[in-house]
Amino acid sequence: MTEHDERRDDTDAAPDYDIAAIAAKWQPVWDEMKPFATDDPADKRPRKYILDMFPYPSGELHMGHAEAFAFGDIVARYWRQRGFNVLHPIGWDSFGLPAENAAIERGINPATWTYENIDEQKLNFRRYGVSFDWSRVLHTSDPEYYKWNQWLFLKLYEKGLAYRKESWVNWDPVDQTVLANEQVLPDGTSERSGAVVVKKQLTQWYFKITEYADRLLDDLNQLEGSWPAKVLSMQRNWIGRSTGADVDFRVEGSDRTITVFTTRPDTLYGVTFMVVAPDSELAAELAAGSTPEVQAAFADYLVQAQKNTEIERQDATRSKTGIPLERWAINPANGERIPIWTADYVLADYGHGAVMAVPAHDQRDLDFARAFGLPVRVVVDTTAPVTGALQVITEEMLAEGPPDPVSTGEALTGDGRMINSGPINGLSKSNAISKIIEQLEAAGTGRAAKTYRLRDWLISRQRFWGTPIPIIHGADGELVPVPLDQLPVVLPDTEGLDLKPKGKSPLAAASDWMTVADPRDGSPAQRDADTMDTFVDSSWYFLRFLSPNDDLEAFSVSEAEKWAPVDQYVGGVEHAILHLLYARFITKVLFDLGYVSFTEPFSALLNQGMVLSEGKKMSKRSRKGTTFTAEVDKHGADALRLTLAFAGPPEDNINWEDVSPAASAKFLARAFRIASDVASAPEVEWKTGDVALRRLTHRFLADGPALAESLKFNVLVARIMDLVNATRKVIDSGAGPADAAVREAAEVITIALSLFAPYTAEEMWSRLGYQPTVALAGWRKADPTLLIEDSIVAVVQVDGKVRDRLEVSPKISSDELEKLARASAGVIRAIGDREIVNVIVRAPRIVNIATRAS
RNA sequence: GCCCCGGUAGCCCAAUUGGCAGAGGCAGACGACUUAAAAUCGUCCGAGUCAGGGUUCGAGUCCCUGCCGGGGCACCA
Repeated sequence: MTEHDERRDDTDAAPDYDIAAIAAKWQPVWDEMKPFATDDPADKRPRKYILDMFPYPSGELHMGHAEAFAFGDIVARYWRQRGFNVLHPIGWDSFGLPAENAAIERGINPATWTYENIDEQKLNFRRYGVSFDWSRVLHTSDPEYYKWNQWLFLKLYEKGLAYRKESWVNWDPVDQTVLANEQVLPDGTSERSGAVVVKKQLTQWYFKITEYADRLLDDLNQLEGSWPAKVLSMQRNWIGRSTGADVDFRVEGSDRTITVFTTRPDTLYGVTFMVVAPDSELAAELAAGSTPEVQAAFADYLVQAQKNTEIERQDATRSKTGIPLERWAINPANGERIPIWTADYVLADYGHGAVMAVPAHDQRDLDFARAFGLPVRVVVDTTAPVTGALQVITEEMLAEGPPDPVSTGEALTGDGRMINSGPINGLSKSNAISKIIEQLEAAGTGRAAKTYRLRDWLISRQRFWGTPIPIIHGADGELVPVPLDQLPVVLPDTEGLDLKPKGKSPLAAASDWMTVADPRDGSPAQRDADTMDTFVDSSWYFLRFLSPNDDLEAFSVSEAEKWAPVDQYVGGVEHAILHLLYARFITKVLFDLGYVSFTEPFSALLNQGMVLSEGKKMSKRSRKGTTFTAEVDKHGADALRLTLAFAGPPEDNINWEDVSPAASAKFLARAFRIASDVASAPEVEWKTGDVALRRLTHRFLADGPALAESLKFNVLVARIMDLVNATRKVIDSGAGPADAAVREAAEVITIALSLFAPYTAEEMWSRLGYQPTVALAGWRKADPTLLIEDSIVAVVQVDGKVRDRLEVSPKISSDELEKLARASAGVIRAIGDREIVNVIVRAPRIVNIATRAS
């Protein structure tokens, strides 16, 4: 005690709680024990796979990492306490441009920069106390990893899902590489460099993700409730399926037919002109067959249209432009001859690059028709009733009619009944749609069709630091897959290689590397100089973690059977489309190839919010913001983790100004002191036991799992605080530290705290007399007898207002409770001379007496 | 323009899913300890749930309208 008294003079808050010393003490113990290893085949525990999106090696961890990995670790540690064998691996998404740009700047190898950064992050993670299985680390830039990336590419190629085509592509003029559609922001800039993306016509490699569009869309339904609604909605929007019909229009004076996609085939009788995209082959062809004047005008218009940036083009308020092509199409429904125009409001790469214009019922077509004085014909009476049985259309109804779109400027897009439409007159919209499709199909001039916003995934990149595409270009122009036994195609040494972006892959300049024997006959051939989009790397990495050192296959099918899919995935919403869509696609491909037995890779998804400072994302560069290292130095990893977990619901943003790591450290010291106090009173008084504290402890044990499993970490922490406060009270002014209930509470607190503050909890566990590690102590089972209250307070309301409280048995009958309620003083006073009209009894909780003036 | 979230004490957040508005924290006040301060400990203070209407015995919770904030989509035929 003397030592203790001496320490009281110390300025430190809690004499024994020195988080730096505690962290230094336990980290080596855990390194030795490897409590989070998952490679024991004899382990019979049920399994969970908990994964955070693996980081890009950007050096020191930032607050966003701290938050996401805290959440993932809480979930992993929770399931371990529940007796599960938890796979919680870490790796690095280590190919990509920042390494390459840094290498160019400093004249070093991108690998040097990359692996130095990885080492730094590894140290950060260890310090942060994240419970990774360190034996499964992978880096996508290791040949041992990207070999299997190449294998995956070849599997897709074999299946016809990887192909080359020439097309207009997104070109990032800053990074000097092409980009996939998903990597271009809605404002037409690159999500990486921020540069305005331009269009270029190039031959590139694509993955045929569109072949999976329906499954990618429909399977989202399975994820309803387990994925954030926002992500589901973004993916649905991105895939953008619309259903309708393809209709073939014959071109007058030609064998050609123009097929258009429409969601409104019911309005086919209202088509008054047709519009083709200026940058489509079709437009060029139609113009070429027209007069010289039209040809000249078309050439001008095309140049003008292509000058418009994406931003200008998307401006819906921009007035319509276009020119007539002096060509004519024949409406297959009524044989009408309609003019063909070209206009840039029609997109070449959506549908068939041409639309049938129905100005009366489509706003864009109406705007165009009004601008150029084209005819407008109403074919749907949107004022006619559409519900109930089919009605005869009366004279009055026709006389009334819908408002004229030409004068109002408003297209009639609603439902209604068909008019001016020959055989489909009188039908409702949906009936007309099916009827017209039926007729078109019978006539062979149209068919039901679906179209998507989703485009195939462009995976070629003209940069160095990525996976080489395992294809050889034969002297005859044939594409020859690199034989499997020659994988990996390893990147060349950067020695003497200029990595500066110059519009084509730096690999093309590595002539020794580029020249290779054609696998067919040994004749000289060339490698493919491009590398793969790094999103290919991350589209399957969660499977590689299952057998990360396997040099015979990409991943073990039997291990995948045991562990996958991922039970809880954690990561930022910035990948709502990109990574998550690609990973879902590749998973479905692997399913079709028979490598996995599931079709969705991530059963549950948590998008953590951002950590903001002064309203802006906290970055290493922000002036006022603190850093990961500064916070861990100052308050310890535990306090930082606890702060982020306690700040609010995990999906909400955190304002750094609203939280206090100092307060978290204070709480941890307070919790720690309970363990110290209990340890200082080793003679447990088993006969006593504060029943109220035991009730609270077991209520906590009963409620905790649901809170953890619904990811309400903030509430779970609050409940631990509650239990700590109650225990403190019993120690100071109740039964004292030797009480059995206090010891029990201290142990439960320690185990619960281990999810959030592993270092502090380990030291507490040790003081309580246990061997490490508390991480495997196991969540205690709640004693059901302690969950039943002896008596509870029933509330008695009169007209919804609380008028009395009664202490009753939880097993009280409704009749008896009502009797007590009616007799209670508060009720009698409140009722006075009013008349009781109704009594609602919900035993044992509440009685509500409804009255009225008598 | 369309769609989706959210709005509860000065601040961050809870509320058994329709049953007493408060679990927890921050800030604040007071007290104990101290020569004093800090730290620590203890006690206390605090909204009737954005506004209006509806359903109900009973609404923070369900429905409608509006306001405010955040997000997604948008010339996609």
